Amino acid sequence: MPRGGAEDEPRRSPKWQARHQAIIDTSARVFARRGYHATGITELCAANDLGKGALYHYIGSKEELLVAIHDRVMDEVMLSADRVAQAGGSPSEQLSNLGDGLLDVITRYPDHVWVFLHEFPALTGERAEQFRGRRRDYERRVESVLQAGVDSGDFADVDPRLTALAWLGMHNYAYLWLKGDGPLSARDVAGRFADIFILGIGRPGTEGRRAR
Amino acid sequence: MPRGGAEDEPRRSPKWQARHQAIIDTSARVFARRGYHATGITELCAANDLGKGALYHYIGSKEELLVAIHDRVMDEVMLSADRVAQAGGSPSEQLSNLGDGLLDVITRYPDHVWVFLHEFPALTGERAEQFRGRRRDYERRVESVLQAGVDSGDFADVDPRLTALAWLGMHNYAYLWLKGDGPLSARDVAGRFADIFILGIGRPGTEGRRAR
Amino acid sequence: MPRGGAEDEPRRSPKWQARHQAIIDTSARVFARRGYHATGITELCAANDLGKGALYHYIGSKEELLVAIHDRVMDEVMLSADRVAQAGGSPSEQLSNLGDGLLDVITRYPDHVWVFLHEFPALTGERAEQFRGRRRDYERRVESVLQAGVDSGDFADVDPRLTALAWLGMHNYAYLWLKGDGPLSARDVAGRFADIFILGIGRPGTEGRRAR
Amino acid sequence: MPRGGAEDEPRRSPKWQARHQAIIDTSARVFARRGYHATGITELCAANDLGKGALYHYIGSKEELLVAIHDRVMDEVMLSADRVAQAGGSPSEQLSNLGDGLLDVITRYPDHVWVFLHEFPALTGERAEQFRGRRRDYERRVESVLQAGVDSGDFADVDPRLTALAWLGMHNYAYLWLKGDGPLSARDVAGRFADIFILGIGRPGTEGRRAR
DNA sequence: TATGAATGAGTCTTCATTCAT
DNA sequence: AATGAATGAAGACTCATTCAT
Repeated sequence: MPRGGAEDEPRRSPKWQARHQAIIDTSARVFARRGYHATGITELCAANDLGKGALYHYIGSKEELLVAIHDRVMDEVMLSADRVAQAGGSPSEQLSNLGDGLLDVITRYPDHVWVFLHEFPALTGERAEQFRGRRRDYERRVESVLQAGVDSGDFADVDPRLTALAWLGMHNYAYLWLKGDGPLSARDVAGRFADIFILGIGRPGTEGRRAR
Repeated sequence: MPRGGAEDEPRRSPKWQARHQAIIDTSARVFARRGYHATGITELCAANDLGKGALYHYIGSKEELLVAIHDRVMDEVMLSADRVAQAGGSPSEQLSNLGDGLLDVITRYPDHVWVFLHEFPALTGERAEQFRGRRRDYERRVESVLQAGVDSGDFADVDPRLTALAWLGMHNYAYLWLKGDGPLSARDVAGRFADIFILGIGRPGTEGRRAR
Repeated sequence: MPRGGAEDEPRRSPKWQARHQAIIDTSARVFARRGYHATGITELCAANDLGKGALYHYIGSKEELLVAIHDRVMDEVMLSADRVAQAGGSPSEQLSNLGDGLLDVITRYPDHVWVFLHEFPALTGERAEQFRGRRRDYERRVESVLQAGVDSGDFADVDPRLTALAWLGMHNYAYLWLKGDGPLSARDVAGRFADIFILGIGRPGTEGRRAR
Repeated sequence: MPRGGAEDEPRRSPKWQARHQAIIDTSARVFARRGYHATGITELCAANDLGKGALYHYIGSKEELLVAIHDRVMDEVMLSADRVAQAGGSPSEQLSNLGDGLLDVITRYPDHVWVFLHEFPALTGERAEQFRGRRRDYERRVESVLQAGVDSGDFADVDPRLTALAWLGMHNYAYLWLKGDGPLSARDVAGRFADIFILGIGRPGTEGRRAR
């Protein structure tokens, strides 16, 4: 069960849900291009072809819209992490799969991810806390796989936290340049990254791990 | 010659210069904590203990202040890249030195870097262009080193651009978590990163490159 | 014939009438607690458990709802004044009875009266005029009784208008504190007020008027 | 020391203070005529001949303006009550003096008083509490005088609380009709009210108390 | 009867900036 | 150098009301 958001709101009609989703997606694109704070409600209205009142009928508030975009990303990212865990495999394979999943989300939701990675400081109060938590959860998944690899001897004796941060930076940073329309697919890029990273932290003398 | 900014402004007194610098540093901290758009001039005045008129006497405009912060970072980063180039050495050594320098700037100017990496979309017009250019310049330095390593056979036959992006992500991302007060110094972290990265892109069969 | 409102509207079904009345009463409570301007249509919908469209089906407009509340109060107040006039009796008795009736309305319709005395400036145009007129009518009833008392020698030679205003203030003000659930009933309070007032304006030397 | 407001705000220049006061007075008139909620900031700007920004430079917020108006009234009312207490005299004299003082404030600050008595529900949070408290303080002054009169035998054995409410209603209600420009001065009206009230609650058989 | 999506003028408030002092 | 009053466009958001369903 993905969903990170609260569920105590009134049930909405399917039509409302669909429009809501469309608004989230459209707005994510605007936020990604102009920035959250720099984007006015009026711009959002224009982009969504809706009056102010109607827009608010769907979004509740500008920040709730931001939250919805965050949710979209985190739901997808955690879902992909879950799938990796369920699939199992060696630490190398799992790390590689995590990268695959992460870059896949980045290509499928470039705008949402941009907003997620750039505008999280705009979240206030417990909302901010909530997302810091979910983000930390994901980071721990990466750490766990690294730790497992260290324990099993597949990886050298690296610091899992620091190494996870290196891995996360390498992959997350792709939101700035990875486009779905480039010559390389998310999967291609993830492969190259896995090559570098897994070789980089591999046990000395262990060759052949290039065959993931 | 560092300075990226325009030089056609009137010469200012040393006192003005000192105050100007202090305002840039103080404001960088505020921007880093609250965000550029979310920070009002009034907050800046309070942080700098100055009235609006006096503040404007120093900063010109809010965006010029942002530019000054950007300049501070890029000047330092390019300076460190220049030093690496002048020092010379093998591609591995140079790449390692670049990482050293980059993380060093991140620890010495955490607020400025935060602003630089987070608020660049707030720059408008040719200002934005200018910094995109300077940033690209730095990226090309990394690419060049990688290309040199590939050519020399020190590195495997990786795509320099893609690999540079991986390297940049790994290092730049540190602005989110690298603090000067942690157990690991910038130099320590850079060492671990270099270990991973250089081994990761090393030519198969080439061991011993752990001795940077 | 009570009804102060216009009579040219289409006849409505009894069910409509009942619902309409219920809405008026419920809304009066909300207006009394939150204020007319501070209460939004949405709040009214929630309080009445009705959608916007349905609510408008009954109320016509927010101001018409306010008018209906006003009508409710004025109808009752004028009705009680009529009964007093029909009952006849000495000026003292009539004044006492007017007070009885007025405080009775205030306890029976505390919310409506609150709205009536507090939100009359929200009425616009001829509506405002209309209610000012009806209110003035009631005030004249009080003045008439006082004048009669002066003429008959029951009361001292007071200024009827000024004295009426004193009497009205004393009684109307009770809407702020008189609750049906207190230890004193409206009738009790009215008795005490009548004691004070009738003695206060009584002809010097005339004792025994405590036996109303 | 009157002042009911908090004092922890930055000291302002005399010029600011003067303008601030003028704005309070002007705005009180507008609020009294149109109602607090019905008056927009734009109207306030027009009435004060100031732009929005400049207006906010003085008022802080619409509600703070309302608070300032309330303070003005309560400061004056409590001041007059203090003077009455200091002057001393018989309960009858003190009650009469309280009425004098109250109606005097009402005529000198008709707009402020209108707002005070009509718009207090617009105050929120602890502000509302604060004023309820100050108002209650004044009411207790009246009750005390009544109690003293009952104890001393000057007054009949009335319920002080209920009688105070009667007295307050009679006097407060004058904000609706008492104008400084009428034929009767505040002092005249207060005299008539005192005649009625003091006679009305006087000990049976005690004549001659008309000579206050 | 009833729903709730839509309107768009309106709400209060803050913005970066200027300028007389 | 510095102050802080003033500007007025723009900020996010709510309003009473309408209308297709």
